[in-house]
Amino acid sequence: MRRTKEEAEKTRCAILEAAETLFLEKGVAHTSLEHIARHAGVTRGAVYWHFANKADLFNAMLGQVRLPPEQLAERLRGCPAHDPLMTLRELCIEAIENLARDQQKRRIFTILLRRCEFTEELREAEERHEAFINLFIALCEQQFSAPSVTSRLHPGLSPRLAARAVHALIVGLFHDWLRDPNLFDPLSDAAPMIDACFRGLIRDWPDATVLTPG
Amino acid sequence: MRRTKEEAEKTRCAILEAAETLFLEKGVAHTSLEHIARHAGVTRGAVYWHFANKADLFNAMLGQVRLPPEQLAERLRGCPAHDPLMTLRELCIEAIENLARDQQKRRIFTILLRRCEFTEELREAEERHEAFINLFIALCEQQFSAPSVTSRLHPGLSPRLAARAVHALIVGLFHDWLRDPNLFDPLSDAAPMIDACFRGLIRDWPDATVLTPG
DNA sequence: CTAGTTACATACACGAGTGTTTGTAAATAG
DNA sequence: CTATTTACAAACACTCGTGTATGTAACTAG
Repeated sequence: MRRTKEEAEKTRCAILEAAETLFLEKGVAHTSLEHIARHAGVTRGAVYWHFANKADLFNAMLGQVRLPPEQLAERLRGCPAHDPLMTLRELCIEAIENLARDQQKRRIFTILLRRCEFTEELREAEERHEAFINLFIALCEQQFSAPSVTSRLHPGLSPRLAARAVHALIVGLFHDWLRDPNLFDPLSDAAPMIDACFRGLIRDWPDATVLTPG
Repeated sequence: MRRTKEEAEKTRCAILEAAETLFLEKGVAHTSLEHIARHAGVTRGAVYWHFANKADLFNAMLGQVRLPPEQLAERLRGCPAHDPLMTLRELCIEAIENLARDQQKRRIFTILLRRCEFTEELREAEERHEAFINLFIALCEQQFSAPSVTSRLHPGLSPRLAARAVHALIVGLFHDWLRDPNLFDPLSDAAPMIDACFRGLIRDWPDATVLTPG
């Protein structure tokens, strides 16, 4: 019954995929390794061979979509000639659009936001996820802190607050859309909503016709 | 050992409180009725006497903070002389501020957003919660749909989209702040952030000095 | 005063899930 | 060709949780 290395990799993927499906369907805590194994067409023996336990499997699943933090930082560094806020704007829009385009991202973020309990067992995953969020907020704040940008902030706002607002909007859009995909269409609505956000933060934010030519 | 009615009500509350504490600490799925009973100083017998099962207990817990939908609608109806958008603005700010002021709301919303899996078992609770959210969004959209308001929307925005954006921001702020209360201070930062949102949606949104006199 | 009811505690029966250990056939290294 | 891993399956031992059924003391209605 022993499989070749390729086949072993395939069962590993099958287990990951089964986990994704079942976590989404029944929640992380309510899915047993037995369920996952059966759904993947193997036994728990295989699961325990490839993963230490459920938390480890969960982490591996998240690892499939988490883009490395360095990549995020690099993206935001962007080409210096380009307006840093425009880079941030595009990143935000892209993030929302990607959620709609990439089915796996959609499933995994749904699990993260609505199908798992961040408790002791998943602490490691939570901490990594949190670290990523904090990095995003920090980078965001950094963009708003450029002298050329700070002066354009509406009165009553700090770079700190602006960064928090941008992130909150994105998280809210994720959360809402994953709950009910009919609420809006990411591909057509992301840009106007993000622009509205920036317009509320930045004084001379250019209007839609400039930003989305054609 | 039989208690009087008042005492029975006290144990009911003790159970609810224990559930709140333990759900928050260990997640809903990872908390057994045995845990809850012990923490409340009773046995599972008492829990099953007062509640049908865990889902029923969970619903009862949520019922403690959910303001009745009618109340929300009534609030938004507001006094007709008053600008409908200002009423909405105040409601949003209040919602965020309340989260900071009311410890129980804070705990229960943390459970809702980060410590429970919306699965079969909790479907009823989820549906009620969702219905409330949809009502809020609908009422929000209704405010933006008033002719006097629609004309003030920035180009590229519809009442529908504006409503979605407002709700997303609030959900995001809830989510972020419950994750890390140091991100911002609801009492001082809610207003500027909500105002920024409205400013991005509405053309002639008055600036901070008008809105927060003193 | 006594029946009935209330508000639980206790006990039971059962399944489900976990982690580990052991078995084993096939691949692979030498 | 043999020895050793590899990649699982199967079996075991254990705990935990649920739902229900039964016991029981105190309150309460008449």
